[in-house]
Amino acid sequence: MEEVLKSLNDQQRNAVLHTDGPLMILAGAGSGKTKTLVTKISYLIEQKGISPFKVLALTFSNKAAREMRDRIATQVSSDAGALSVTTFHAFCARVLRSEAQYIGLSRNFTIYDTSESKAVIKQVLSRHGISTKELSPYEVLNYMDGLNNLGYYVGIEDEEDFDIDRSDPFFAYYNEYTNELRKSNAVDFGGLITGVLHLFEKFPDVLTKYINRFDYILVDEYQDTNRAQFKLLNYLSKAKRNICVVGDEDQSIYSWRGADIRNILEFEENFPEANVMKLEQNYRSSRNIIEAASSVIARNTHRKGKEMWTSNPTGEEIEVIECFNEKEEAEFITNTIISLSKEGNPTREMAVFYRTNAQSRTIEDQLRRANIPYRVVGGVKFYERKEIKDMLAYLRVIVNSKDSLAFSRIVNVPSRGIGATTLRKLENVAIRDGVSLPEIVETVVDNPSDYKDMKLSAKVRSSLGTLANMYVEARLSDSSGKLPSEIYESVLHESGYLDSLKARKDYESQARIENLEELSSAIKQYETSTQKPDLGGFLETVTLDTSNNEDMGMDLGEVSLMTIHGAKGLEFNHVFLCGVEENIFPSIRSLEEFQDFGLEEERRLFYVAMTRAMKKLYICFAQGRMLYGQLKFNGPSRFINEIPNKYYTWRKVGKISGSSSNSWDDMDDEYDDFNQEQEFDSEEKTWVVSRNQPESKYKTGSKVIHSLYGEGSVIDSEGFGPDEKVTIRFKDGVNKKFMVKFAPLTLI
DNA sequence: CACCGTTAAGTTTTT
DNA sequence: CTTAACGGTG
Repeated sequence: MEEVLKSLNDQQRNAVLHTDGPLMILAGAGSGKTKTLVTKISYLIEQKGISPFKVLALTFSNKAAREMRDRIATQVSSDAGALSVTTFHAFCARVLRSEAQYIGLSRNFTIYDTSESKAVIKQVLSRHGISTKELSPYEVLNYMDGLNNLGYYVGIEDEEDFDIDRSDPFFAYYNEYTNELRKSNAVDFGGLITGVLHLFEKFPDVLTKYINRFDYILVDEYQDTNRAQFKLLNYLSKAKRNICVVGDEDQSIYSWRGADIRNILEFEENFPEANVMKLEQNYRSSRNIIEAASSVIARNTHRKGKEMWTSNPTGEEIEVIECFNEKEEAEFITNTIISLSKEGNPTREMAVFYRTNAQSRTIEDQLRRANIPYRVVGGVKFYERKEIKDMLAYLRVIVNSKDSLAFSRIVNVPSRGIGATTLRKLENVAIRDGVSLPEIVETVVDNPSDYKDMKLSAKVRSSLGTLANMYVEARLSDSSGKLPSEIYESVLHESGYLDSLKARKDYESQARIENLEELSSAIKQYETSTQKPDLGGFLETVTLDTSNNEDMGMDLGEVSLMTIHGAKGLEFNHVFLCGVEENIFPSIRSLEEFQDFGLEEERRLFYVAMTRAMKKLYICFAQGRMLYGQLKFNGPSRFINEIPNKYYTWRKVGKISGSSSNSWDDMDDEYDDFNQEQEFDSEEKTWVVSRNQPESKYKTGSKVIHSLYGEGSVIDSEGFGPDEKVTIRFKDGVNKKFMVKFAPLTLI
């Protein structure tokens, strides 16, 4: 322990030694945030003699929780297994299972993921005669997420705090949806958190139990907490006040999912006696990269402010790579990877980042052609595959006899002659009797004479009987302690699911069978990691841990491809950031929808991308790029302009190489031709192109008239074309910032 | 009920 | 250009 403490810098050590009372650690990228948190927990246990049982550490991802657990285990001699190091969601699920009866759930409730939530919304909407064409369930889901993220739940005391329009049809859908989940004994992701809020608010004794349970609470990635999680932390920590949160407002890139920057900005208001510490020394990147990234992020206004520094060497300059099109961009990246690799740099330490998943394709094509092994992080998740969801639905009906959604998913998969009509009949009777689908089927099968009016054919009745028998029996086996993997195998066969796949001889079905085998080994793996395995336990790990086991594969020295969001928390020697063009990055939609706030989040994203690089950062953009089947000339991202010149060199590669003096602006002459719609001839193809104006129209000092604010002069301008933003000082001395494309401005 | 063709839309996704 | 999701038909 002594040694570990010595290996910390002063800031880190202070953070570790400050154990009692609220503490917020603002930790810059690569500043040893996890190390500090891990050491702090070790210190609490080893030096302060705190029982591991009394410590709760909350993270967002299972990956982060695992990493933290592993690292603590190597530092602590006593029982680190007694620690609660877990995700917010898993923690809440655990609490809800223990206390389910208080809020009208039973402990075997199902957790619905996003697609299941959507399916329920679809049902609700169709009951209102609304088709998905008229209203996308996604929109309703967003609305409901919004409420969840704020910590709203049905029956909350201070409802007026939420500014809810009770006449909003969305609010009605939300209520019906909630009702539907309740009937299914199901909880969605957001409901896990708000369910615990509900519990703590309405049942003070339960709250007291958990307050007593935990003496120390630590939170990782605090900048990503939403309002509901903030409230949860408040409940848990307000009595003992030993809460330590670690975060970096500059790396907050999930506000669109409810992460609320106020949680950082208001921490001190909430805990007036709070200490705030900063970890500002970066151990990861070269000085060039750190300083460049710092100057970019300094443009954001919604931040507490940190000054990152590093004692690392200056390192190589950042390179801005101007390519002809996206294909040449990919070629550049591929070629550079090859030559770096020849110089002895491991490809495992290289990564390509992009703003949107769709951009990976071009890169992949090129890498494949060059025989460079790569792996795409993210993408289609194992547990989202149809066959996996189908089998999981079977398991869910077994565990939770009220899960109507899971039932309707499997009732006719494989096809057993129970179509929409039968399902409709069952639903009606189920609603009438106030029970779930699986339950009504059990009843109908047991007492067919009571349900003559349903007019079910003998064949349908027998099909339903077989199905119900199967899950009722499996349920008994499960509670009598039969291994989940055995139950799974028998369901796989008895349901006829496996046979129906085997009957199809195509390649796809083959792959599906393999996936089902993989599911089987996942269950077995779960069994070895738990003392008392049961199906419910397995389902919980599945729903709450969607990580792809991708790190399990062997190390083939693959180059990593991922979105910038996926890159958070990672680091690579060589980073290629591609597609750094206006409208892509910053994304046009984030600007349109959220304006300044959106731009700042995009800038944080850019900052996250930059600070992943340890040795060298390549920032690539293409002059022209095929997007949605059209050739677009977006121009380099404004973020490139935000990097001070001294930190980078500009290089043109491929078709446009040769002229080595550089900057997009130098190209103006060549591109003036494109200012209007033009035919562009290339590779024997003719495209109709339109291009943004390459140059700022509002130069510093020019006088303008704003139809609302009157006369003023331009004091700053960033970006160009329709995305240009100008800061104008008006006659009354007020400065305002406008997006040129929206603002009613006239040059004088 | 399953398949296919048409249509519309097109970020990011720790749980 | 893709992809997903609906509606019509065999």
